[in-house]
Amino acid sequence: MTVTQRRAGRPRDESVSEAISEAVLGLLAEVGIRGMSVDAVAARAGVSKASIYRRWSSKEDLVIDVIGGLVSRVEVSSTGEIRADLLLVLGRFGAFLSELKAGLIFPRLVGEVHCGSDLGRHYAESVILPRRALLAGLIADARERGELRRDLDVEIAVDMLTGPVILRNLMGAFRAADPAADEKLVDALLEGWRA
Amino acid sequence: MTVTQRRAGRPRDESVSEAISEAVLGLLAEVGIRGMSVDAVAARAGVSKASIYRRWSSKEDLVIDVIGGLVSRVEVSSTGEIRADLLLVLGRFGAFLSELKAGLIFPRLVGEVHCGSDLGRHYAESVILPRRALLAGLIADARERGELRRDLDVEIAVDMLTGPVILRNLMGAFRAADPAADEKLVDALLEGWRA
DNA sequence: TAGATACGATACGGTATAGTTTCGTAATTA
DNA sequence: TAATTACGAAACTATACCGTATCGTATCTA
Repeated sequence: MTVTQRRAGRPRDESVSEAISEAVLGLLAEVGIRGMSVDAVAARAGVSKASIYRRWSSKEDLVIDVIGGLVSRVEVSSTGEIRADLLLVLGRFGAFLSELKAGLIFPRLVGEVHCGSDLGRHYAESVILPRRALLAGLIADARERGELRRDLDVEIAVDMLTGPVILRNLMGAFRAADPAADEKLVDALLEGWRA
Repeated sequence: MTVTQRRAGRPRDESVSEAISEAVLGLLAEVGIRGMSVDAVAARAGVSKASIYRRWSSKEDLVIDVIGGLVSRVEVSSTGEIRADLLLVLGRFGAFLSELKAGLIFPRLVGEVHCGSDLGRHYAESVILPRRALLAGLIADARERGELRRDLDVEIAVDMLTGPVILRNLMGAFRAADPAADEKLVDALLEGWRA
């Protein structure tokens, strides 16, 4: 028995779907959601609009679906030492942000997240919150191990760690880059967090 | 001699200008820059489009000018004790953000700041940077007084303080509110900053 | 009073966009 | 082969928007 029930007719070209997704990510980064037209997506993907609307019912559907695909496999491997763990996570987070697409798309979505639109809600739930949970787990584990103070508020700690990094990313164009910023941040925070 | 050289003809109605600015702020908060049409501004202000274009040459001019008006008089009075100072500043900052318009407009502008558009640059330079400078001065003073460690990096400290607050504001809809968050944050930070 | 400017209302030109449809062709199944 | 579906290209509809212009009226200076 066949696993996939093949419909009659010419099958979908998977490379077309990928080209569309790639084009959406690129345009989201460059001009934002409101600045992105479906015609532009089609042109950039080298694809006809018909092929887009054959796969997604609307521009909103398209964007939500593609954004959801940003949930990359976030693996967190703990070294058992919180300073190294945090530096690793911050390094990866920074790389994620400076990676062309994510780092430019994220700030474009902030407004949507804030106002709680469908797109913003979806992005928050499928991209932001899972990453926060991983970081929170890392900190909670270190607290269990006795590395950090027992009365440390994990949620606040996650804010203290990610807030400055995001802020630095947002203000990037208006600030001098400090290559040791991550280290300074982690050390300054741990100064107060240690048991 | 007359101080103001009065032109011939009917004078501008100041209440019209104010109604336009108010409408822009409201719409920026509700639908963002790209979602705001000049027709909507006119309708909301109860004003004709001609009256708008008589005052501003384009939609971009209008928005930049109105945003510039957000620079409210930021007064910082130091109590001479850094914890109280920081709590006061954070309290005011939080009030500024939760104030209907500023708190909703700010996140809408983040994308513009990030990509360095004219509007974003203007907002960063005339609204964000002055506020940062005041906070930095407060921290630097406390360091001079010997309240904080001499090796404290003021720029990073400002990030550590404002980053989490901004993040909390952005994610507002997806987080439980913690009324003691400001205090927890300041205390946790001072733990590491004290001399 | 005469001239100048502001006002609201409205229409207009030009452009851009979302989403649909048509058409000729290519790829697949029965 | 015949039916079915996907593909690119392009035309099409309907709507929205920016910015300008026109018109009749109101308010000011000289």
